[in-house]
Amino acid sequence: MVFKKRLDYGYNAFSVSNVPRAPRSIRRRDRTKRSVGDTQICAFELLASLAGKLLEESESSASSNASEGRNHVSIGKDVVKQEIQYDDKPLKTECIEHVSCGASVVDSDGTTENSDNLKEFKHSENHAILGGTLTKMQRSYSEQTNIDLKSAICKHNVAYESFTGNLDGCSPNFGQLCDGICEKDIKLEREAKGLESGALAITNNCPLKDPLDLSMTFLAPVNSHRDVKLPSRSASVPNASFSRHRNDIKLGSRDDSRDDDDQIYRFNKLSNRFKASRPSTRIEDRRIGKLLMSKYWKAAPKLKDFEHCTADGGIKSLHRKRKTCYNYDNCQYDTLYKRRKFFDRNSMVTSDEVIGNGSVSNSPEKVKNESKSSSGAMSHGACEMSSLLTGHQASHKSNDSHVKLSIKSFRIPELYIEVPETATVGSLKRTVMDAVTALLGGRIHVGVLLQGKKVRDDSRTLSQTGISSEDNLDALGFTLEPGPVIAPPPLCYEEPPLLLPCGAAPQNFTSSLTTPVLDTKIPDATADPPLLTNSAKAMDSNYKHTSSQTDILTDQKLSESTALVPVPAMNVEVLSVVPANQKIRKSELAQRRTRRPFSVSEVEALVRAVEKLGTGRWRDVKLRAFENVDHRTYVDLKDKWKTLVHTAKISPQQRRGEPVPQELLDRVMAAHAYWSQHHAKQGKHHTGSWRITESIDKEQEEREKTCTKDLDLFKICSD
DNA sequence: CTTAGGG
DNA sequence: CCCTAAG
Repeated sequence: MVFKKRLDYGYNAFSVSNVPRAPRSIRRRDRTKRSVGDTQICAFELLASLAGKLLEESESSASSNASEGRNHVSIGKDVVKQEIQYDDKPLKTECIEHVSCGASVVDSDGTTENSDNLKEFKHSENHAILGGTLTKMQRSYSEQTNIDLKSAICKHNVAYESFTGNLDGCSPNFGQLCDGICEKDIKLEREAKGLESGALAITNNCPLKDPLDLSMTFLAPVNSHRDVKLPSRSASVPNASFSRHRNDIKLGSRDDSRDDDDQIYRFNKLSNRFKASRPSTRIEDRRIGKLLMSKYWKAAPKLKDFEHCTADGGIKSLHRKRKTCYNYDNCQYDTLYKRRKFFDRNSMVTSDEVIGNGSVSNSPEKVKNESKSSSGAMSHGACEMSSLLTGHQASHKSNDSHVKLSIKSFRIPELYIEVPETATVGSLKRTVMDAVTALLGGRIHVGVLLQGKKVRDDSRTLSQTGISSEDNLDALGFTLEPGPVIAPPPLCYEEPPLLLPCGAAPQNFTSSLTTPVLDTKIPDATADPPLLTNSAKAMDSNYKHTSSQTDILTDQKLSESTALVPVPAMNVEVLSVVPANQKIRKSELAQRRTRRPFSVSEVEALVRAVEKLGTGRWRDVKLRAFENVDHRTYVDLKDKWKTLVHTAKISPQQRRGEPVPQELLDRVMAAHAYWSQHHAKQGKHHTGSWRITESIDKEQEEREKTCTKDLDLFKICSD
């Protein structure tokens, strides 16, 4: 719901002439949307970048050029360290935090306890799955991987912050800022990439002098491509708290697939989780959406939510109103919200871009390495991943055998998206991004699945776990798991299905999926409805949607493998377009209500009711005069009365719309004056003091008799 | 959920 | 009309 709304009102709204909208509302929407978008984007990007890295790395030897476009972010320990230093400062810290996780893991200095993280981890649901093949890799490779992962993480974070500006393009200032700041960094990265295909770009080089710098640095990488913003939320120290992050998101579960773009665009119903977490199922009610969102955020652990704040803060400085948030729940939410708005307004986030950057596109075939590290990087889970990696290394070092993992794609659990028909493609994209971001934005954990079972013991080595053996590689799967917050544990178990694809037919998966991904990297804008459908189906198969109000796709089901295959290069736009239509229509309703000017008869009914009941009992007014008119809420009536009073006060020349008989306006004024004085509105019917109306009442009655038909709609009480 | 108000 | 803070 939320998404829909937002989408609708995004800047797109402006373009949409059909739906009349109040500027204000539009603005609001924008805000909202944006907020969502930002987050989502981040998440999305995160995944994409992750995947991309993996691919790149794997390919690195093969093709360096291909990777150019991609963002490689390498985050060194340095980064982490700095982060620590700056912990005090929320804004700066955010980015760092994620990084830190990665770093800690990699470094193994490790103050961070992977075990803890891991434990939490298991609780988390699997929303996203990383499919990958596991292969033995050389040690050097593995090392690189780690680095990459880290870097990736950093990127994400960075991207997150900078992202908004860039994507939008709308907010030149912001973007410029970011760009300017990051340019150097970016260049470095690019160069690095160029040099080495798979090579890691080292951002570490960037000296971080102060927190601000850090943030900037991070941003830089992202900016170059404007890829994705990552919402950084992770806390510097991984905690159990993490587990609770953002499950609340409305996103339904979706799968994903490799292609960021393509898959992302699938629409699904609300995920089961969602329902579980939220009793209220009605999508119809926007409020629900709000609630969800709010809850979602609130639910998020308060530990280190600065990210949002941070992001904001970072941006904030740049932007006008942004407040700094230091706090958790409310702050987070608030900030996030605002921030989103901001983004929405200023920037159109093109999912494509994001996708392109993020998506793993490079070498489908080549890919082959460490998925873990990458996965770790992706999420907070990075820590986890790293831990695994570490263990693995230890076990294998002696043998010199490394496990090579390639994650071809990430499956994103069902996402529920609603967009009005009138929504623009851009808004759709944003919406998707938001959804994805929401999904991933929170603390993400990486789950390792072996033969469909989660490997929860992080302390075990790969060999001990059986991951090292080629036999098991097929059964190896990775999942990106959102924080357990809302999602109940059971959900986790649902994940397996998603995983299966990876594990079941890694090879096929890889080949089919990978390729598509590559292709898709940058969406052309060509739309392929079929694809969308497929994707949707795929998603469905993965998740059972308990609630599917608007989901059309729900019915469709495809085997994951199938889904994967069809996915070929799809353009985000395309996907978005198709699904959008279907859903949008349905969702359309969700948008702002269509304007329904009050007819004279309605006004009269209203006036009459108010005359009797006063102005403080709108509910009664509604019941009395509009009980059967569902589109008129008591709030509407109240608002209408407000406007009537205003209208009555202004000159006829200034009035617009269907003219209201002066007689009615007079009554409005009389009633208004009367009830204003009789503060004791409570209602009873007028007594002697209510003289003004007496005559009117009679008239009214007469009218009622004559106009009953007209007023049929309204339940007009004759009492 | 209703009210009351601001947007 | 929307959105929100307050009962």
